[in-house]
Amino acid sequence: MYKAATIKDIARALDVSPSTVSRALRDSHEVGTETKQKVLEYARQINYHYNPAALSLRSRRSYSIGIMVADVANSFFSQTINGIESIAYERGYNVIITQSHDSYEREVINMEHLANRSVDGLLISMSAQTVDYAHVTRLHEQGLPIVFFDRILSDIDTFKVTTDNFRSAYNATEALIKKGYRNIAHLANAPQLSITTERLNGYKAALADNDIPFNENLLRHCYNGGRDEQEVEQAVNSILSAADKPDALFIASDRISTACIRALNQIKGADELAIIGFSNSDVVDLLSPRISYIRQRAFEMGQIAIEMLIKLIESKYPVYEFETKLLEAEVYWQK
Amino acid sequence: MYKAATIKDIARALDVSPSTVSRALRDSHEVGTETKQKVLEYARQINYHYNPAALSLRSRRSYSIGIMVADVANSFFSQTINGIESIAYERGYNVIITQSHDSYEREVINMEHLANRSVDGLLISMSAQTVDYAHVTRLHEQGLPIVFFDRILSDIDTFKVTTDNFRSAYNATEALIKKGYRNIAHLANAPQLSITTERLNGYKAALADNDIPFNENLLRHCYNGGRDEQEVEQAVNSILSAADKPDALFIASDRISTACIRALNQIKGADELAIIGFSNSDVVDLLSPRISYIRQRAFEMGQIAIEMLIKLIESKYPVYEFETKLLEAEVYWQK
DNA sequence: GTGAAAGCGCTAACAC
DNA sequence: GTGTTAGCGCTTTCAC
Repeated sequence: MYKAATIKDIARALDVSPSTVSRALRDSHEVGTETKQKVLEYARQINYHYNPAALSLRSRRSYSIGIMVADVANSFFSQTINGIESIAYERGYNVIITQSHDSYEREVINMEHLANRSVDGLLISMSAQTVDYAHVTRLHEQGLPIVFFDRILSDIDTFKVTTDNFRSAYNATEALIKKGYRNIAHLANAPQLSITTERLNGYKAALADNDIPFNENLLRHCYNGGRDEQEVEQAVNSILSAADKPDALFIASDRISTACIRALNQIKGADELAIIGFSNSDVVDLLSPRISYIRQRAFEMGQIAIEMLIKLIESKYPVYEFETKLLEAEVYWQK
Repeated sequence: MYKAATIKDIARALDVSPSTVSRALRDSHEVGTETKQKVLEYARQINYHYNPAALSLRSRRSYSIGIMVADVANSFFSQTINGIESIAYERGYNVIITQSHDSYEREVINMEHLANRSVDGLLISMSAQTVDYAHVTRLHEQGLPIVFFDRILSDIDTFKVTTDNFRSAYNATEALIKKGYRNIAHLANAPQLSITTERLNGYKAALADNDIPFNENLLRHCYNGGRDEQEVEQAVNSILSAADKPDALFIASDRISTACIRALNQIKGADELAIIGFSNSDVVDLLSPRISYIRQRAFEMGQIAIEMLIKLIESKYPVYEFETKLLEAEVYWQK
């Protein structure tokens, strides 16, 4: 098996001490220019790379960060991950991705796992099922740097970045109203998620500002975040067979959107229904029935999140000033 | 900042030596049962976890493996990753995912990166752009365990797992023929990919076995693997305006399928066209125009790949017997 | 400007 | 059955 070159190898070859080599490689000023050149040149030549395990052991840093998302298969999350990686690699961190699949147990186990793997920090989007935050709070209190993105936790004081969900929902709902729709139903996500409340509130506010009373019968929560297609199907069916049948539908997430569309394909006479939903899918424009969509700036969200995290990790002093950044989403009308 | 407990801490607290603690934790038989109990109990109590950096430094193993895919946003790959992780975590490995985005440069850089991060092994699905394998060969020759999945490299002798692309393409094509279609066009992937050739050969064989001459005019390669929508659009247009207009279309990949469908939405009179394509998307059944699809066993492929890799990594002796495993794919007819 | 030595957390000879 | 010691690759005092 191949054995990588070490600092000692370089030191021996160049007849200097390991410490000098180390200094030269770190570009320290307390090394002679000539020696530094020599070392750098030779290191390049033999394709030297530092040993991350040794570095970690000494520095008590792993140069890896953990990501916790519901699902990489979700377009929104995969775009966020792309954003995260684009910065992380550049800054010398690698990234360990774990998926909760929206299960509380998996979230706890995975976070435990990441902490034991001694990541330098955590980027978290909460699972839909989680109501008890003890596992997050514990790590946070132990001093592990954590940044929340997308599905954030208001109780924990740290950096956060998410979409301006209130405003996005407000805008989408109001646009539907301006187009003449009055009975606008809302398929909401699991109620414990931050994004659910924010989007629901935006929807309600737009109704109120346009003198449309909020109608409880036009609201359904999907407790499994659209994972359970039956649940969505039932919600769609019951909402469409209500006395005050909706003329428009506002859907709170990607997964629920597709499950809903699948359900609508089974239903006759839903053609006049105007549909708008959150979606970052790259095929949403090809779905039938047609659906207008709200697209979040996922890639950018990932970039901002990782930059916040690296700031936390590399800060020399404890940070007490935290920011919650909100990103605008864009609405795309179809049909 | 929180400081994790070490073996020394346990040793001091229990008034034994570090090596005894180490042995007890490893469940060695050369430790007294009583001592072992005591150590285990105390370790649990103070929530001891070994330090991965120290372990890596000593064992020259990182307990992490690298994955190289084109894109996590691709359903096929995200399902494969799920399969890989399901086994890897259980076996104490974590997983570093990198994406080539089908670019040769990114593939080289990422593999370099992974190797420097001293992963214990690599799981690779080749980028569509890659024609020069030197970077892979080099690592392979240095003794880094490598397993190929999906887009494999026949020149390198190691474990491989992929779909039985020949058979899948053959079956899909033959089924179209049995349904009465004769002018079956094929939108192929980048020609340097193993899967491209295998699928193309399956298509040709089915034609031949049914006495339909292969028609060069009905074949188009998408050199960018469907990433370049314009390229796909041009291919579709040119193929549909050919003298011998096709009555059916067989598409070689997920990405090309969706790009093709997007193109077809712009074209009048493509309604009678029967379409079948490789796809692991979970919304493929909702796309319009309707498309039949070939679904690969992605999750299982990931599981098999990681098991092969772990076998390689943990083998005490060099392995010379390699297997290439082929998985069946399933066809789903629509409309 | 450079070197020697110690130590990060862990394990494997080697003693006893 | 248990302890002592050395060393994995690296950096950082502390000397000189």
